[in-house]
Amino acid sequence: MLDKTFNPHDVESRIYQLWVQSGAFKSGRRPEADPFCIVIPPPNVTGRLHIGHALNNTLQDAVTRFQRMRGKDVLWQPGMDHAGIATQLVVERQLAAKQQSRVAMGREKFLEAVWAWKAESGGAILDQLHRLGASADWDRARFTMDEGLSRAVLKVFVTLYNQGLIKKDKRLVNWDPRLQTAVSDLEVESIEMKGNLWYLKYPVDGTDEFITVATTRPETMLGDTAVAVHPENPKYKHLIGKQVKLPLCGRLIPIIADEHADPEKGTGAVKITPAHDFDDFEVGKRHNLPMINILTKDGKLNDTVPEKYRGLDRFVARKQIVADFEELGLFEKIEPIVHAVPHDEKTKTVVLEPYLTEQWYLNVKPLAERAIKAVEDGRTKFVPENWTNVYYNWLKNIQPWCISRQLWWGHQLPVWYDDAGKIYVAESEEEAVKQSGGKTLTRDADVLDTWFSSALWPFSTLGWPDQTPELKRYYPTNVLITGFDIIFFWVARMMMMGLHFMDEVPFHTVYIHNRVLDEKGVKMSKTKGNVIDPLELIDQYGADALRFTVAIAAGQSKDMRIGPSRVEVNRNFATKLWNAARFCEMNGCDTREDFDPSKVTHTVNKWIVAEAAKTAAEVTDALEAYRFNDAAGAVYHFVWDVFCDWYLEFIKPLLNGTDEGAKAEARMTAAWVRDTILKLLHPFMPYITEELWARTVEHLTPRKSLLIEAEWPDLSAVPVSEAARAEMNWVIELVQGVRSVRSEMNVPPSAKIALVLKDASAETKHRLDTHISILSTLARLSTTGTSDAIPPGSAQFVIGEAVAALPLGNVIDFSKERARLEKELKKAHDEIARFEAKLANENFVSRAPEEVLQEQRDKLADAQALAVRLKEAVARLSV
RNA sequence: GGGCGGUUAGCUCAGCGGUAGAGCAUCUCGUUUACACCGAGAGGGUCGGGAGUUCGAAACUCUCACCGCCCA
Repeated sequence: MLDKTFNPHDVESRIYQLWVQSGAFKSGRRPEADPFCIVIPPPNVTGRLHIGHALNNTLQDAVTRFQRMRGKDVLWQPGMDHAGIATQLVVERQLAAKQQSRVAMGREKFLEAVWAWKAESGGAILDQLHRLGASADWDRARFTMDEGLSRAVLKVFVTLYNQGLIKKDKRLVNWDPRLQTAVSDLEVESIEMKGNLWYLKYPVDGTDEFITVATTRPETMLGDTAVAVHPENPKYKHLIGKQVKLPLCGRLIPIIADEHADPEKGTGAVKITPAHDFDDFEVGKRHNLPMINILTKDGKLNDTVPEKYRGLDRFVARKQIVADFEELGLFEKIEPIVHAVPHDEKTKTVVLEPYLTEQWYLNVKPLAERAIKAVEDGRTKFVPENWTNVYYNWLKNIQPWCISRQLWWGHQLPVWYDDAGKIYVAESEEEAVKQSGGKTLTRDADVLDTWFSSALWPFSTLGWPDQTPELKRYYPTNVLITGFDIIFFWVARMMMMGLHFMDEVPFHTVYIHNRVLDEKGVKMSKTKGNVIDPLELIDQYGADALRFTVAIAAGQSKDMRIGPSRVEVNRNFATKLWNAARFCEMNGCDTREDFDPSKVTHTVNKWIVAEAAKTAAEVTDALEAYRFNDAAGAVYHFVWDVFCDWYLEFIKPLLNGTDEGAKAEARMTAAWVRDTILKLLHPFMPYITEELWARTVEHLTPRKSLLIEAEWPDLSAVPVSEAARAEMNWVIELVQGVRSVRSEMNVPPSAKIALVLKDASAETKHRLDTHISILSTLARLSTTGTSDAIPPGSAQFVIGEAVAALPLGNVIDFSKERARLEKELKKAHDEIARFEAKLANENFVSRAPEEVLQEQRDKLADAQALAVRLKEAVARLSV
């Protein structure tokens, strides 16, 4: 016997174990079936499950379970990436607590420490995904630093190098002075900050004129190598070709003409610091300007600047420079402004510097072109489609990808140098040495960007560069499910690498889900303190409730709001389902293997079977199209509003009645519908459905399989009886009509009242007879009958061609009843007026399609008939 | 500055050419043995403003306003 409520705590870990032990998560067990593959967007090894992961993995799991139940050979490929920067930071912090440091212990020892950390506390997120119910093929879990994936990285690097796509180059990068590494453009977070625009006067050499430039970073003036003005700027045109004597340095730098200097902006003159500004770098290249790097790797001024400033931190130097300009009388003014300052995305506390270094670059332009084409051709589709524009925009404006990082944790570049600095690129040191003719080589100390290895994920996890059976079977994968913030990081790069190395797109569909905000619509962040821990929500409401909440919120809009109150609603839904199953159990509704939904004879059963078939089709279509909200919504509606609110109520009188045949069919049908619900709901609420799947047959022969491997309902063969639907809709309408009148007339629920139908057709009379017990119970009627006359003192309402009368005797409040009927009548008249106006419009009649026209005519007729009956009802009241 | 998205019931969102929908919240009633994590009933919207296309617009087009995100 089921308890009154479902207790997720007691069930979740036990059921998860059951699934694992059953092998249901494993791929490759159905060699004859079509494969279906989905690779996890690899979470970060240092990561903890946040609500975004909960959403992302719920959707992946729903798809996985759906396809598995449909009989596909499903591989949900899990794993993690090694998160170069994040991991190195974590381990360094841990070392610092023990008074140790990375630099002191050296690279080899440090890497040992990282692996030790990983073994002990890395990858907690995968365990957390288990709690969510994720049914990935865990035995195949991969890590980007694994031997196999590392081999893939080496091969890709060497291949791209040999193809001339990877080159070492000296350019500006975004530099993190604290970590002392380059970071990708995508890892820069611009933060709006209060700052200043300092106006500095530069004396023009050989004149007594000054040219004023404005800057937010005065210290960079020490690296200025020109001042630019617009070639057509009348204010400065005469100065072009002259020189400026750079204050504090005394260096003579040219005044050049360049369109980069917008006459409308600032003073119209721009100081050019090619080694410390991305725009200036381009200007510098155009004009062949010297590039003076004034910073050390840790953000202090270096030896190229006047002695006074050497060794000063960049921010200290800024103040000093401004003070010195003031003292020289070359300071014009200061203007407070708000501007975007580049920060590191991890801690958001370090200001990044454009910094001139030698790095390794991947020329992604040719790869990007193929990636664009693949989407244009429809070989890969974005869902929703509008994200294709974001993808195109980024790829069309793509810059060479800086792939080297000055870190220790990661894939070390397969690059060696001889004493003369000659470069050897090979998959192994032996090979490099061989290439060099046996020289002693030194390996490049840098590692690759973490995303370089993640970009290979869809094929490296399947065994590439080896031609494994898995690679053959599951590549290209079916779908990648991820958030929009990751379109550049993963989607675009996986597309490029997949096309380049596999010659095929990595996935046919990219489903981009929305972003999770808190209940107030605010982005969650640790600093704001509004982060919701999904594990706490699971503890409180169960994994199923959380999963259902995110699934039903996964709509078309860009955001979804999640909070405890929303999860609670879906916990209630789980309880509702539980109790419906409990009701079935209490009433002997047992699953019958030989039950055929097409063969039911009673109208209620024909009706619910058809409704179930309709729902199954809706859920299936929605899941195929990745419309998770529609799929979840369809089951929700069916379970609560159709099965519980009506069907179970309909069969109560049958179950308590004496017609053994009707009773038996109702029991079997109810059990079948319940089982169908469990299947349809399983992708969203796997735990409660699996538990009920087992518990509902405890006294019978056990199920043939766990629900996770049960067959997805295909009810396309179940007949949809329109007659049954019309009949049951009539019953529902009548019950609702009676209830409404009872409520408005304040008839106490305990009082049973009589019902009389006037002008009932033969069909209606038949329906009344057929469903007399249902109607009596649900509408709380004492007697029912038909008559040519409305009994005196009756409340009335119109149902179809008939008028229903409820003789209430002296209970009835005539003025109230008249008001009620007149309100209905006014509504009918309004409708008639609207339809008549429409049909009187000649344009409408001549141009609207015939079926629309007919529809409007029918509606008018209905409204007119309704009005007639209501009018009569009002008239009777006056008698 | 460029791009994208949003503005529909008190709140959160569906609907995206044929008479406005759901959940939550609100109000009234309810201990009829599945469920008060519940049931029954009710109220509540000139679909951001304006213009246009159309027989017909919440939906399509343009425009304005406000909000959000991404990229400079």
